[in-house]
Amino acid sequence: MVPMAATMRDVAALAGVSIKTVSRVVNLEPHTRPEVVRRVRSAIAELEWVPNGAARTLRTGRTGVIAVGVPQLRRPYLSMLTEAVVSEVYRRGLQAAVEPTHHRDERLTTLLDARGRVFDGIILIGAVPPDLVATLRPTDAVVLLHHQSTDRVDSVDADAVEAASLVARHLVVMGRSRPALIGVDRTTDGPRAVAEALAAAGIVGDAPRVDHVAGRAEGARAARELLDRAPGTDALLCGSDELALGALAELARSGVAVPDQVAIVGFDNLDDASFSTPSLTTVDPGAARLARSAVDLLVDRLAGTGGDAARRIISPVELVRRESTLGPGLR
Amino acid sequence: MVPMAATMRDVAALAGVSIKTVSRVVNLEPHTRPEVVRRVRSAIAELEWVPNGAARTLRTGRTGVIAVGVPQLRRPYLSMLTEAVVSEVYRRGLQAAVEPTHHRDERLTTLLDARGRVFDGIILIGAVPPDLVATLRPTDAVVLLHHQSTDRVDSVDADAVEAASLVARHLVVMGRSRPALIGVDRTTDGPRAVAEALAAAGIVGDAPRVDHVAGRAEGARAARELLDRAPGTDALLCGSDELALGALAELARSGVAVPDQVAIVGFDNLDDASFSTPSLTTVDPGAARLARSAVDLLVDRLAGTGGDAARRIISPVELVRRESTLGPGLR
DNA sequence: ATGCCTCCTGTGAACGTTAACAACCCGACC
DNA sequence: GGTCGGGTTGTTAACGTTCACAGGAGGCAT
Repeated sequence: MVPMAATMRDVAALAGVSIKTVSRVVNLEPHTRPEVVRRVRSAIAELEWVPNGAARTLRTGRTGVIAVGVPQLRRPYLSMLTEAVVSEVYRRGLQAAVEPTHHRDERLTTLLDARGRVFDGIILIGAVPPDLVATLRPTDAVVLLHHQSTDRVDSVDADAVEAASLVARHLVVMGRSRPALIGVDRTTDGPRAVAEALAAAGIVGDAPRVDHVAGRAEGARAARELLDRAPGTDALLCGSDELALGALAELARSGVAVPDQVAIVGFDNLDDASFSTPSLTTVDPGAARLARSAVDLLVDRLAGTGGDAARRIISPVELVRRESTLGPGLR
Repeated sequence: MVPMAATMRDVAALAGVSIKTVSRVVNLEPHTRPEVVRRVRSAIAELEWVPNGAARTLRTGRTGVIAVGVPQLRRPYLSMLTEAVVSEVYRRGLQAAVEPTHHRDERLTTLLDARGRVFDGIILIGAVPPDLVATLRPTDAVVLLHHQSTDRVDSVDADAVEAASLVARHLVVMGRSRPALIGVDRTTDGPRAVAEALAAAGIVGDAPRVDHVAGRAEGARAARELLDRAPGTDALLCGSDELALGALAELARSGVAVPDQVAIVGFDNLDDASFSTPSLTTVDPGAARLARSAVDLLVDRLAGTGGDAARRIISPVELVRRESTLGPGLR
């Protein structure tokens, strides 16, 4: 069984100092002689003492836990991002508690309410209802990851404008001119950014599109619908790799050649994207970097060094060129 | 900002009772008049009082948190299973803390040491080094999920024997007789179970196999190696859908027809498995059920009603028949 | 009336840590 | 030599809850 846990008092007794001195050593406060520090340290080691988190929390009001709210873990991109966030949190000596919200607002509300009691701060991944965001203040220890710009609270997102531009220019280079869009509304300004980027790249007219979808099945459905509606389509721009992979499967099923007839671009750079046939051209949002930025912002808030205004970090993206967008006849 | 939190004392004052009575009401202890209970309840509601977890933990030694150790979140099956476990934990009014261990034993050790301080119990997903398991006792609040049978501590796993039997019989029905194995050593008795099942189904001789792999890239590599080594192979049995999907991609790339030339069977029933071309025949281990069993066992332990011996739950599996194993010429 | 038992309620002391403050030591300065 | 002052240490009281125990009210039998 777990051995009877040692307490600070035991450590103090063994080191021949007062309990407060132990506390000072543990919390790296100044005003302690090196020799005393050494003695306390070895007493701690000998007794295998570990600070009691509950007592510390009770006294300080801090839990050292950061909650990570994520809509679903089983979406590959979300699990990848969540893992990155959790690692980043641990790297800073804090604990992480992952809470899948399943898109239920009440779960989010509960989560936000629990702030300050169960954990110190929250990182929320994905869209959050505006009325919930409206209840937040810039100084709150809350960071929205992959959320549209807001002045209510700190947020981090990938550079959608740059992503759209990279993709649009790549399409033109690869000789495509009649794209269709699937679920590029991951952020509210996604569709606009894509439209502008396409226009800037010289592709005219409104691209047909299907909004609000997620997952492979929906990607497949959307691909079929778009090809029916706009038979001349020569490229599918998808808001996620999952959609793109679903579309890819559907096209293969219905005998449409990719990329010869239709090119496909995804977003997320999932591990899977390099293992489809053909492999998938996609935008890498840089999950590790996004995670780091989000935790950075939150840690600032916890330290009180975040300033009075909501901050926003736009994280750079990268285009990963693969087989699904090779030019027609260039194979 | 978060309003100044109310304490039990405030509730007691408002309800005109002692602080202890409030405690009794909250913890559903007997010996309180219904009228008093009602008064306390409404006082709690009015002040929006929430019990302070830290204080409660300090006093009771219980945290209400269950840690979930998982090698990696970005493996699709693991994220699916983890999500199932977390949901199950929340359903019981407990909190979950997900810790990705990245296969580092030290992380596991830390996790096990933190038991009883940071959280009440642990569910460890996947293999755990035997020397760590050896330090455990049956009454410890630890449950191993997807771990080989052990008498040291409670464990839960899918029925590997049944899975192997289902797959072997299915192969025979589909007219295959020369299978090769990729990474079927997910449990140590996996290979043996598969060999026996194949023999029982009338498939003779040792099947060539590649062990210890994970992920699509390795699946692809293993497939190539096996087809080189054993050209007559007409079926690939894979220890995971990821391996199977990697193998599938590799075969498509090298022009081997699936299932006409080679059938492929996976394990896990990932969402992805139904979206590959051809769609993947696989074994569904029943993640939700596995999760429920694991949490059941752990909750028993926490309540002290788990008995003195390690318990083991073997969870039933199901074969999901899809395109990747259609009989040759049956298309 | 007294005793005792049952049901309910309150009192005080923990749990292990940190914060505020007091106290001490020792050299330096007037 | 006394006082100041900086650096170092200890004392005491919290933080908010639960547990052990004591006690009061009422009913019933003696």
